Amino acid sequence: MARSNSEPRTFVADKREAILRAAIKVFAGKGYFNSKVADIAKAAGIADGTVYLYFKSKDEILHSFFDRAMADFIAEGRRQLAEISNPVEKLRRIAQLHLEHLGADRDLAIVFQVELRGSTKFMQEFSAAGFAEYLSIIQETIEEGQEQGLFRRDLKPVVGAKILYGALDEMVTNWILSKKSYALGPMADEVLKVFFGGVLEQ
Amino acid sequence: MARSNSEPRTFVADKREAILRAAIKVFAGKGYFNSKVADIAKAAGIADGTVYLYFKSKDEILHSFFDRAMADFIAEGRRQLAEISNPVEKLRRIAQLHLEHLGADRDLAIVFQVELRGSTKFMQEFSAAGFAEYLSIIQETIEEGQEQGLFRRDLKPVVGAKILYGALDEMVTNWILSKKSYALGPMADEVLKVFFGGVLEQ
Amino acid sequence: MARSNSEPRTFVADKREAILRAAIKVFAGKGYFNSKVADIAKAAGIADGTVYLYFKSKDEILHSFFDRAMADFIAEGRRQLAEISNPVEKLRRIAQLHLEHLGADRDLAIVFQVELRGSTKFMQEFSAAGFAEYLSIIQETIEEGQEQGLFRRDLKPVVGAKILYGALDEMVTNWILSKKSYALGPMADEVLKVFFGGVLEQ
Amino acid sequence: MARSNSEPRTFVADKREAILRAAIKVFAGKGYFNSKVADIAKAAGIADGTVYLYFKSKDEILHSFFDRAMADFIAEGRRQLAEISNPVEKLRRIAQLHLEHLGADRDLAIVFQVELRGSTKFMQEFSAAGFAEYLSIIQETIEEGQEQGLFRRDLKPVVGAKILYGALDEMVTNWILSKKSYALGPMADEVLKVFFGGVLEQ
DNA sequence: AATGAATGAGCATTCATTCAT
DNA sequence: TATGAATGAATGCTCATTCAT
Repeated sequence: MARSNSEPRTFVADKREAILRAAIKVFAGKGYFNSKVADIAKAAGIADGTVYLYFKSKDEILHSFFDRAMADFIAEGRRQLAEISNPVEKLRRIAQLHLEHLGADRDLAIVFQVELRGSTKFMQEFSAAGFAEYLSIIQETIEEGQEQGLFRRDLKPVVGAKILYGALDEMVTNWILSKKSYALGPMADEVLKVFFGGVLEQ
Repeated sequence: MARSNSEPRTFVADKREAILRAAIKVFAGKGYFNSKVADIAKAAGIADGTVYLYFKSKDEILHSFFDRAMADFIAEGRRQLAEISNPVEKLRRIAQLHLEHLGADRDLAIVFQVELRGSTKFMQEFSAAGFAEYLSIIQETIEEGQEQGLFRRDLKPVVGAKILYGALDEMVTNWILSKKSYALGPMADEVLKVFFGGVLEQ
Repeated sequence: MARSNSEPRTFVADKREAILRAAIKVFAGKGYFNSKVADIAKAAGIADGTVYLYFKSKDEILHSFFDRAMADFIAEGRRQLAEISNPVEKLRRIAQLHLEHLGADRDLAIVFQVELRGSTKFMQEFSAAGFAEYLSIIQETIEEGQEQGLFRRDLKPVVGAKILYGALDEMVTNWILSKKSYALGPMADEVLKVFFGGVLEQ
Repeated sequence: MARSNSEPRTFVADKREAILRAAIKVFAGKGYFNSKVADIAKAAGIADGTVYLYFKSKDEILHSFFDRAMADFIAEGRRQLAEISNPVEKLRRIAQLHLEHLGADRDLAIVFQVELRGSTKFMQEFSAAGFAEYLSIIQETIEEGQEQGLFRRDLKPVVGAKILYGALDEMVTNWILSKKSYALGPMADEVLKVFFGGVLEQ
């Protein structure tokens, strides 16, 4: 009984969420600069002006989206990593999460891979914010592995982190651009096969 | 006789070149969408309207730039690879060329890493054009290595190519965004150390 | 009985009054066109929508304010003039009232001098309403003085009224714009010194 | 021959002028805030965007108009005053110029009397700029008259200047708002009759 | 070929007003 | 009465592109 009453309230509170979702869809479809605020409003089923009750500007929508998505992703990552002790398995988990997460939402992936890179300005803020933290997590896991004698020591953890991230990132970008439809998650093992063992025949 | 005919052509080519160079500088500085055609014209030292004598639209400037840059890069790559037979050394050469080339021209690197990704539309055309060819070259070199028993066979060459490309690409992106100034070229060996041998301790 | 009926009315009148007062403060501070209804509501301590329970539109607030302020002023003026018989003293009283009244409330003065002139449309309505009556009072007093042989007859009373009003009005405008803080009321005598005796040495 | 060639050029150079004239007409008709830039452009016979080739903003149009009109008026005033030595005649010239000038161009008068007062902000800049200079000229002439023993000395020249200016200003405002059509210039003598001799019967 | 003034479609944002609660 | 979230029309300004010279 109480629920049937609280639902509309919840729905209203989720208007911000609805705008965010609509914006991602629109941005993914036409690109940030080609998307009009009116497009977002229409996609969200609200009036143009209403967007500005929840966001200060079109720009802020993109930022808010990124901030939240990144924070969520990192929180979820940390949660899952806490249950794993082996650095090798940790990296595996990271790679899987990365690809499964983006592979599960094409629009989100497009915005992450494509739109968020549309400006150096954004990328620098982006870098300063959650992205740097993500790279740190990978880097620390590599350090851990080195300390445990699992990973070779003649490699700077920062560089290793960038390599792994770059490889995963490229998987996502290719997946987005690909005309063929395939599952992104399973690519994690392929990437790790190389990252862990290299391509050279022993 | 031939000269009197080729001179204007050369002259024309130079102005086109000047516009292209100016555009890259401007795009790198402010982003494609935030750059005005007037900015490019001013940077090139010509009138606004003159831009349209050499390019059909602002968009075409970006495309032309990419087409030429990519074609040049691939031509140079093929030239250098032709002199190498060992697939391992070929990949090394590719990695070095990739990083040295972009590391030598920050503006060019910024446009490649940042601006060319500002829209799915462009990335798809981008992908269709020279980029696919670049990936192919890497892929073929890996196949070659597999055939020669140098590279492990339980890895799809396409995937290997993406991994290597992704790792290099991330090196460039990080270099661009980094506040510190360092040489990009030497990172090639770091990337290959992992790509060839993996991070696991033997 | 009468009370239970008049109380809500009083309450209502108070809120209307509060909105009016808030509006004057806001209009005086930022100008009519730059003031938002939301500003007024906030200054009055009520919700935006509530404004529309008391006023039909933003425009009507300004009109209402003027109508009431002018009516009050004229009523007070007539009351005081009724006690005076000498036209010279009457004009003195008018000048004093004019300057003391506006000099006592800077916000009111600003709205009167500045905002009420922001549109020909308003000024014409303004003119049609209380302003014409105010000028009439001055004019009639001058006529009275002429009939009593106190004022020269080679002057049209209408013109005289405009001159006196214009002089007083300019005192107010200058006082508003002045960075220095001084009392406006005492300027009445200065104005009358000239109005009555002229500037020429006898 | 040369003329038929230079005329279009002159016409082009006068586009700024045309916009200014169109703007005054539009502002006078609907008020500054109610006038759209598109209205001005249409009235000037040009495209909307062209306005911005000559003026930085809608606001700048109003400012430019005032600056130029005031500067012109003051220059003309000084020129004419230079030929007069008697302070009494100087003031007469000022009053005549004031009323004749505004009386000759109703749109200009409306913008001066009505629109330029629509904001305290503008009036303060206005005051700081040409208006203060205009008042100064009147004030100095009164001082001159006092030194020559023509004007009574128990009157501050600043106050006298404001009174005269206020009276003239009110003549203009009334003329604008009047439904009857009459010449404004001749009112100068009426104003001066009072300003010089006062309204009291000797 | 080159110019740069002119164009006018396009768009983010504001804000007076409404209305469901 | 009161609220304040929602509306959506309105508009100043930008800028890619054109074109007369």
